[in-house]
Amino acid sequence: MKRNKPKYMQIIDAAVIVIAENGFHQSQVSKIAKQAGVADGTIYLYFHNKEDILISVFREKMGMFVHKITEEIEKKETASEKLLVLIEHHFKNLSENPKLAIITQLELRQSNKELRQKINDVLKDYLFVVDEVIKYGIERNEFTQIVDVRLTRQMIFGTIDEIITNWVINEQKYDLVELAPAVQRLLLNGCGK
Amino acid sequence: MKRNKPKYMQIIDAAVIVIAENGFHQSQVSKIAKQAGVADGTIYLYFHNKEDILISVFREKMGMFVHKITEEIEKKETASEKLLVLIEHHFKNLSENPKLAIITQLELRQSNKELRQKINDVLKDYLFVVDEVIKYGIERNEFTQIVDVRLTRQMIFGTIDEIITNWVINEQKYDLVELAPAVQRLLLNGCGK
Amino acid sequence: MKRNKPKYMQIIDAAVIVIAENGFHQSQVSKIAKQAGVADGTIYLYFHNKEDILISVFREKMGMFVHKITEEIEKKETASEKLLVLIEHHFKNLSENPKLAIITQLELRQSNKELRQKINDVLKDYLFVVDEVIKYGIERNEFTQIVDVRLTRQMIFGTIDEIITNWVINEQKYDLVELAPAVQRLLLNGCGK
Amino acid sequence: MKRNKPKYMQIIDAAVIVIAENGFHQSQVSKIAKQAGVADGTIYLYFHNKEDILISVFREKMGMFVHKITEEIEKKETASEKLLVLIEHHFKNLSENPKLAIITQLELRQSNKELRQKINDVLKDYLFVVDEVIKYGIERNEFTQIVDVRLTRQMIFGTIDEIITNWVINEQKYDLVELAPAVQRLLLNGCGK
DNA sequence: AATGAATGAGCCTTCATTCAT
DNA sequence: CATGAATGAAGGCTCATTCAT
Repeated sequence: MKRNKPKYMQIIDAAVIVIAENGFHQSQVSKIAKQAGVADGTIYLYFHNKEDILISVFREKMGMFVHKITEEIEKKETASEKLLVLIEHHFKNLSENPKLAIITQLELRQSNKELRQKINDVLKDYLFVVDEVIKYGIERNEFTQIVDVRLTRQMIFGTIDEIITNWVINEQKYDLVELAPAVQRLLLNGCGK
Repeated sequence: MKRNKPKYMQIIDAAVIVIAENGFHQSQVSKIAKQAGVADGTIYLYFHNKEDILISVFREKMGMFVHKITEEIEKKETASEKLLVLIEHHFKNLSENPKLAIITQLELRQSNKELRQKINDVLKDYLFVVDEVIKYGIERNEFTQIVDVRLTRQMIFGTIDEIITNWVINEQKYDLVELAPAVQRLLLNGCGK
Repeated sequence: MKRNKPKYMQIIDAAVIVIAENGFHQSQVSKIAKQAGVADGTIYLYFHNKEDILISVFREKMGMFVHKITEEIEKKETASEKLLVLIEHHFKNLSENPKLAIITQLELRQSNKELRQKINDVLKDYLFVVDEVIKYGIERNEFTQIVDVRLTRQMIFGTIDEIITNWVINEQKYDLVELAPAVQRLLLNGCGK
Repeated sequence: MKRNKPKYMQIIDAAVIVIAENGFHQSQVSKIAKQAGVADGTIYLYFHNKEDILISVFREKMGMFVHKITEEIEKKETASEKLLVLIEHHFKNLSENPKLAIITQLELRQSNKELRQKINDVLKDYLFVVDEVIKYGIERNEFTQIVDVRLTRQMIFGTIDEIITNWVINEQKYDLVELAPAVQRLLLNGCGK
């Protein structure tokens, strides 16, 4: 496993394209190899097995994503602003990479228990960032003291995730990023008066 | 296709058990047939194909679910109460049927585009109920006028869905139903002050 | 097995229609039963198995055919005339029953060794008639003494059979019966000078 | 599809043996693979599907056959001699390959419309050779001017085909090749005086 | 005599992975 | 490092036949 050689990312990028275009179950290893311009066997010099390609795709892309978002959030003072930045970046990141969006919202979910477990491990970094924003908001007394952090995180992530999934299913027909402020308002104040 | 004969429900119930225990891709038709106590071929007297079993499981169970929830919601006067009933029933229904929960939250998502399209068609009835509650709340001036119905529905459904999925992944270690009031509060008032 | 009850012929006739329309391998017992207006199980009160339907179709239709042709041939004086009548009737019979032609020329050949053996048994009656004509021609010194009866019969039957098969494959686009005199001439005099 | 690698012919030859011995419908792909000494999956590196094996067997063998016969025919001066060579070679070719004869005369006919269409396409090359001989005979005034080429070809091919089929059915009990001159005589002069 | 729901054996094909070159 | 030909396990579905009613 040599994960820093150029062919590694070459295969990752090929996988993103192939999976987004063909769907998870129609993305044979040979198809990814062809797209990457390598032989089938070469895949196995860089990945343990097919599942490993998938989880690696997610890990690489999500790693970059979490890194960028952490940077941006640190620049903001208030928890509300941090929340807005989080939503905006999540929306923006996937808006700019519709193929990646198809994979994270649709294709990656077509996996079995074990694979999904590994995906969740990767996701933890992101959920940790969400948790930090919530705790920060509570500390600063911007957020209500009575909320449960886990429940709040599930609301925030669940809402963002559902909105993006709907956007993907509707074939990205509308602008996702401009929804961010409304989503922030909903999450902060709810739908009640 | 004879969908009212006893064997139809017999197979549906067998499928719930087998799929929850083995996962969709490890649920061979022969396994479901065996669990149902019928011959492999009999499955095909009641279902078009393997996929049809899965979608039928969802349709039957979701149909009952939407029916019950609609009844309960009508009894309540305020939109807030209706929302609470919705959350409670959703949680209660899947709490009482953990195997069904595994299927709706995990296995059913491991499906291809076409199947997911069919699942969404079934889900529409439920989302319609959510939309009605939101519109009712806006009309009665219980909910803020500035919310977007679709976005609000996505928050409500996304939040509930994410909470249940986490509960399933954590192997149903905690009581889901008792979380309902806190979830209602979060959805109505958000996490802000 | 009650082969003189009305349902027997009802099923035979249904089989002719279904096989001609759907082809041998797409003619399920249930399809034939439906066409005949009886239950699947009823078929087995009149036939031993599916193969038995096929061979019975051929036996019934060929029996009638041989009977008629024998009658007609007896009316003629010379072997040449008998040969012409034979060709004409063979052509006429299948021209008037294109569905039957499809079955005898195409579908019936898609059978395994055992079935084909049984078909050949039925065919023997017809080939016997051909042999009789040839022997009669030799006796009367109309036909050359040097021909081998079996070889001659194979030429006569092979030629007629090939011509009809081509006609069926070409979707019966031309008049078969009017070819009879030319075929008779060919068989009697060959293509040489 | 790599049709010039050794494994291609290895599988073709295995198919001839297996199909001749077991019949087409009892020739499972796994049986052919075993006979060829390759894995089941290897078959599909060289053939599209099971049907493709059958048609390829016919194409390869018939191709060789037509090539050889065309060469031999060209050496002969008269149409009569060409006809004799044609019959002799047809008989000889299948006499020397009784397994191939079983396939061409029996198993290959157990196919559906589409497959038979493909077989006819291959057969066309052969029928073209027959047509050429007939036309040559007419041109040279060896054959009577009044014959119809198509009808004559149907007589020649139908007769040869029927004779071989009978020989196969009778389990190759007699010498086929020595019948050739008598068949030629019959085709040239008919059975009449 | 007639029904038709139920049976269950049987097989083509795909594709992740290996390994000799 | 890279190749790609070869492997072989695994399962959804059909349909002729049966038999309880």
